[in-house]
Amino acid sequence: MCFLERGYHQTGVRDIATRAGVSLGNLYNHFRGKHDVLVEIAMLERREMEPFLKILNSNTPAPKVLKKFIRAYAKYLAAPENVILTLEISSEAVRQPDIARLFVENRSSLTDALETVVRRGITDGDLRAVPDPLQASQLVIEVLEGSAYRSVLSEIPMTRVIGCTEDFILNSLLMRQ
Amino acid sequence: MCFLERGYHQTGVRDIATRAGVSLGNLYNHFRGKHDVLVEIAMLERREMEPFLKILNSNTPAPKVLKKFIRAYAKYLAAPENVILTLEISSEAVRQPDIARLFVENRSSLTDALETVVRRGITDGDLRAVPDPLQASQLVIEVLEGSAYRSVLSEIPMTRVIGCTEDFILNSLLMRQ
DNA sequence: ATATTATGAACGATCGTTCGTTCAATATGA
DNA sequence: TCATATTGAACGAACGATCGTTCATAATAT
Repeated sequence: MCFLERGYHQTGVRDIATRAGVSLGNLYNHFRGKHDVLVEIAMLERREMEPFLKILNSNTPAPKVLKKFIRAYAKYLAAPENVILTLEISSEAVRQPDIARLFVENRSSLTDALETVVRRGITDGDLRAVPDPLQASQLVIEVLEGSAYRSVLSEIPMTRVIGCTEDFILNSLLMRQ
Repeated sequence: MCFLERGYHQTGVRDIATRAGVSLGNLYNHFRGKHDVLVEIAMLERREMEPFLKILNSNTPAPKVLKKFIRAYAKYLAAPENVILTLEISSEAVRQPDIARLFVENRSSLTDALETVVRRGITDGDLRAVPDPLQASQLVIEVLEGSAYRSVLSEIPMTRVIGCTEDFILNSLLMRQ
């Protein structure tokens, strides 16, 4: 996908059409315009979250689910294209309300699932009683993506970064015996 | 500044010149091109970090410095324009090496100072012995900026978010008595 | 034969950049 | 001191390229 190489605004509709194996005019038979292509991509991202939702919906103890999720999501973010795409969508979301809506929706699907895990962890006495489980969940995602961006920019593989990140998250959330 | 309203690639050189109170042609007497304008802006961001460096260079106990820094940096990020500008530069950094260099440099000035605070906190027994103080510092910055972006996108004021964020950071780093 | 899909030339707009020109300020020579 | 030469900042018209989009036409399927 060419938004990754050049960025959304740098990519011409002709590039998009060519890379999609479609003629320029025909692209407009499938999309109302360039903007809708980005919307479509943002919607496709939603599906990518399903494996992680599956992990989070498990009923095993919260710390175990949390660790498994962190590893899995980190692995997903180890692919720079996923990080860059998220960044691309993030920076469009600032100015385009419908992209923002999609972005927040995608994000919510993750954080909501994570929130219930955190809540269960708290009632089970496995996790610290954080003041706001939803915000804590959002912070977890943000830490992971922040680390991933840093790994892309510094060209340090995610595997060299994730250990510290996991340590940071778990030490904030886990109840200490 | 107009990169904030429309984004770097959406903003024409004519807009930049007009907003700067300079004619189109004259802008090219001061900058080699549009790219150099962004470079200049990225370099100006460096100066904005100086107050925070001052805070971090204090010799008071690490937890105190840490809290003060978190509050101050959060206040800075409470202004959406600062968040958006950072995001704008971030997404350019992915594809433009010189922007990336500047971005990493700016970031390092913060994280390096924060790292020494964390190290001092550990030796003083105030902070948990994190596996990698530099990475821990980078994570602190990333959490703060992640929260700030969320606050912009969800139109929730930073003041409503920072409490949880601070709690998240401190519970990860502070030694528990 | 009719409906649907695919095509790329063409459009007007805007892009980043260049360039010839103007002109006030400064330096130089008398 | 006055006249002349030199400088470089400021300007905006103009350039070629590319932008997103439209549309008349051609191919294909029903």
